[in-house]
Amino acid sequence: MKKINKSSPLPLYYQLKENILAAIQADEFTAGEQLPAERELAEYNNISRMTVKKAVDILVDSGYLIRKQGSGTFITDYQDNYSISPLLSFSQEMQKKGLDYKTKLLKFEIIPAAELAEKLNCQPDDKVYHLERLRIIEAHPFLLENTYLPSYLFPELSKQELSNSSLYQLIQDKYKLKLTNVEAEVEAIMFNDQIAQKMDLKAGSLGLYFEQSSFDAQEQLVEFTSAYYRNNNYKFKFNFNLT
Amino acid sequence: MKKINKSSPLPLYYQLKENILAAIQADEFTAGEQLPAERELAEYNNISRMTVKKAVDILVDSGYLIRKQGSGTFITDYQDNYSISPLLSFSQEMQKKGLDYKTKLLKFEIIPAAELAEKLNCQPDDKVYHLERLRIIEAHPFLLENTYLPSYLFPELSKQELSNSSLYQLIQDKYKLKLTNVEAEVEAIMFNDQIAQKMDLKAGSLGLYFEQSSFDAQEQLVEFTSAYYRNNNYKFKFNFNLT
DNA sequence: TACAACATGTGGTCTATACCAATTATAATA
DNA sequence: TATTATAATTGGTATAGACCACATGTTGTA
Repeated sequence: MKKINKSSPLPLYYQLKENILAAIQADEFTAGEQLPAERELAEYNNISRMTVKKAVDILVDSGYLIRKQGSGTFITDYQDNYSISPLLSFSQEMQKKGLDYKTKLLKFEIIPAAELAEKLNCQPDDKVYHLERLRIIEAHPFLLENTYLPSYLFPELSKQELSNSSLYQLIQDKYKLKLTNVEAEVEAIMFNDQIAQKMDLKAGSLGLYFEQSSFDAQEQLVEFTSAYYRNNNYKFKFNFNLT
Repeated sequence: MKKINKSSPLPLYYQLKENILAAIQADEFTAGEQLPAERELAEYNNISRMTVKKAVDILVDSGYLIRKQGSGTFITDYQDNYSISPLLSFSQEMQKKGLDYKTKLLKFEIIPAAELAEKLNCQPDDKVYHLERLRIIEAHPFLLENTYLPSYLFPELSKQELSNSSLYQLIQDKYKLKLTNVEAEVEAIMFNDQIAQKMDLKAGSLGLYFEQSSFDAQEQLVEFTSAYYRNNNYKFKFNFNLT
């Protein structure tokens, strides 16, 4: 790895960040390999450990590195997100387009909201339903979604029901909830091993990460979904009205 | 704002981060307001400035705060982050959030629709305006967009006007067109050399590619825009109503 | 050999201080 | 009054050291 230049006008942490990045991209370090320890990098460049930390922080933040306390910092094979999620009415869309589709319910459980409490607008120990579903179009996995539903809004929700009808249908018909507003956020990511495998892709494949909250007329949060979209022929499309 | 508890097992920076966040959410600070100076927060909580900085870093990163060297750190309008696509009215969005922004008009020309004819719903030899604009937030390129406007809808459109007011403003005020519906499509891409350079990024950087068509009440296409989004703190967010 | 205790190496947090860079307020001056 | 110079304030970068928390390797003992 290149040494930093103390007489350069560029900040030291910035130079180090660039140098580490260059080293990774030049395959001087490969995926899974351990980065030299912070103290070592500090000594090597003759700078303080806090400055090294700042450089590493940036790369950890952007997904190039992963810190493991007590063990070391490692080069990733790109990006490291965890959960997953859905869309509004997948079934309806697919039927309208006349596409052959399938939904695989990978998980159905009741869990404490925990760190999702804020997003779900409830307490950390409140119970929520968690559904993990894989959406398949024309035999190709397209979308992996994790949906969270506050349990108090959905009494007697069963796995059986979900297998028979769409969640959207249930929300409307059984629970008489009328979704009126959706907030969403999207970003580009590279899939990690876990996600890629479920989507039948290679780790590092390009895709979209989506978070969505749906509200009813009383501004009450009805569902929160995070989803991974495959970047393929079936592009993510949406439209909305301006009022 | 609550003071941090030094005997708590929680890290000091974490407590401070939470306290600032709570204060923001309790409207103790409001959008646009200045956060107490780092040195002040340090003294108030009897901790070092570096620790304050770490807490503030996190909130800056997640978009709650903005730093302005020499001037201060300010609360952003986080609640309003969920709104319509910034593609629609970039200027309005930025003003609402109190962000410093700039638009650089890279190109202004009249060209035949050619291969865009289908998307613009016109003939290949019909004339269209083409604008290439770089959107800059807080001195960082954020979004590169190419907008196409059917020339028959925009008589006497001048470069001058575009430099002075927002396109959205012009569409509404000068041309009396009322946008009522937007169709959009998004996918994850890696920027090529050309795009990356304009966005001040390295080729291969991850981002979003966007295509958007806006229609008026008569279902008439008013503008078509394709855009490249940088994958950074200012996430692309939108919301829409279901009707 | 199996296990427990310890030592070592790693990142995590925190301090107190120093000086730089950009902005803004204030005072001095023309 | 208008302009310019200066001071004060704010965030930006950087240091050297300290101790904590976690993971793993080593060693001594049963």
